[in-house]
Amino acid sequence: MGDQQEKDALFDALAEAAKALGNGRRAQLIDILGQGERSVDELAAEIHQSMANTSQHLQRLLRAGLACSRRSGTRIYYSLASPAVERLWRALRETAEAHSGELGDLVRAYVGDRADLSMITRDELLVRLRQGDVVVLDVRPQPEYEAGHIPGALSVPFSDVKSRLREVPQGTEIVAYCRGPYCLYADEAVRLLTDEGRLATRLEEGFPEWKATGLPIEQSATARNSPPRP
Amino acid sequence: MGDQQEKDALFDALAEAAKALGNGRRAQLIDILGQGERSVDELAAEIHQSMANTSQHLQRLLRAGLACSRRSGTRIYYSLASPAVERLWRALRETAEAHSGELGDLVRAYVGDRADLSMITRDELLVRLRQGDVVVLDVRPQPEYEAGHIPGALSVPFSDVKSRLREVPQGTEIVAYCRGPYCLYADEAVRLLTDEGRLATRLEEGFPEWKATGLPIEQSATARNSPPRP
DNA sequence: TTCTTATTTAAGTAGGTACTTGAATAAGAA
DNA sequence: TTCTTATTCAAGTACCTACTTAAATAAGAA
Repeated sequence: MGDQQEKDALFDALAEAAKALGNGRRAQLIDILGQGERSVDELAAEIHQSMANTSQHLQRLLRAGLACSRRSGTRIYYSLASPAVERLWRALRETAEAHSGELGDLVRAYVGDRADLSMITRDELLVRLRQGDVVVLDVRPQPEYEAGHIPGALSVPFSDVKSRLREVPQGTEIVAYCRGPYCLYADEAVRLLTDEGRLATRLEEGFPEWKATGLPIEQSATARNSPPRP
Repeated sequence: MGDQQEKDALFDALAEAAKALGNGRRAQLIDILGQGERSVDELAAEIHQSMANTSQHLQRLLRAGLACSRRSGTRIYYSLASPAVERLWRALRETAEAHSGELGDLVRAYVGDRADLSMITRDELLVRLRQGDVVVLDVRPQPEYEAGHIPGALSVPFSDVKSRLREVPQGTEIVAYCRGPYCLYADEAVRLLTDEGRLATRLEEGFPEWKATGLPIEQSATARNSPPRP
């Protein structure tokens, strides 16, 4: 007890969790799982990797205690092990952002110029919701909407926005949201809607931040008969 | 803009910060730097590694934006780059702790049985401080005390507790604190003081948690003429 | 200037990581 | 039972990481 070997083992174990996050593909998986549980093939498609590789990454997350899985028939659904993992992921992003330069350039390269986009904060959205003068649009892929969304939001995945324009109420301002600040779905949706003459704005952050604040969430009845975890 | 390659680069960059934490020795360095800035040789001694290896680890932390350094004469002092890094480190510990089992066993192996130790929470300490009926003892190494400590605390490094017993006021309860929950200095101090017939208790957490809560801190005038960073 | 001390750099090695491909399970459908 | 589909496992390869030792800087002291 109290010797160097045990101390090293303790810190090695802590580092193990960090290592699990220390790979771009696994970081992406954690980011996606922050939206709710997904099957291996969905995840493989999202991160553009082979099933075998994705499976191996997921098992690494499992071993590190960052994710957990459940079987449902022939599919296996992965999800984050606990809200602590989401906090860890958010802390990592904030730390990297504070390291000004590097990451900022990469974000700018990926998201492009957002100067043309109208943005709204969570607090502003809450005010507008109370006033009841906005329509909220969830433009993430369907399974993520089903796993949990902002109460009253309509699900129109970003790829369907153009074809399903008529389903979006007219004459009311639209607020689109997606996975988070690094996600482009809402950007695309807002640009498309604006081009069509609608008044559209994107929520600055995404669903996980909404959930993390403890705000109420809504789940689809069809959400793969997975009860919301305690 | 918005293509897969850029997205991968973005997540790779985020993962880079996690990778920097993804090594037991570097995790230990972050933990120590959470107490305040230290020179390379002090850090090398703390983690029981060669100067060369420690230097390389520190430079990795530098590159990842987790640490920063300043030169003072012939020495180079490293410190955490921002409070966000401390939050990241805390989030990592909490995540690993939630992954019950694994880490718990390692903590138990390292810290041993604390059933015999009297413990006090930060809130309880604040009450006692207001009442003015406790003496607070900082049992961390001297440089850490100098870099910042709980206001009014006396510095008696754990290795000196036995020899400097007479300096510790008698007849008043003693609360010892150190680096944090994984640190044994306060445990040792409390056991020693109790054996000597003193009434001693350890603070559950350590100095970084005190600081993170935004509670006031005190710095030694001799603190290596480094101004507290903004 | 030379000497000393603190730190970094360079080069080398053993072991680990991230992918690949192809085969093995495991659950359900026919 | 056999067939199909989702997932995991096993083995191989190119690259990366953590340490070592020995030499190179860089600042200050003599």
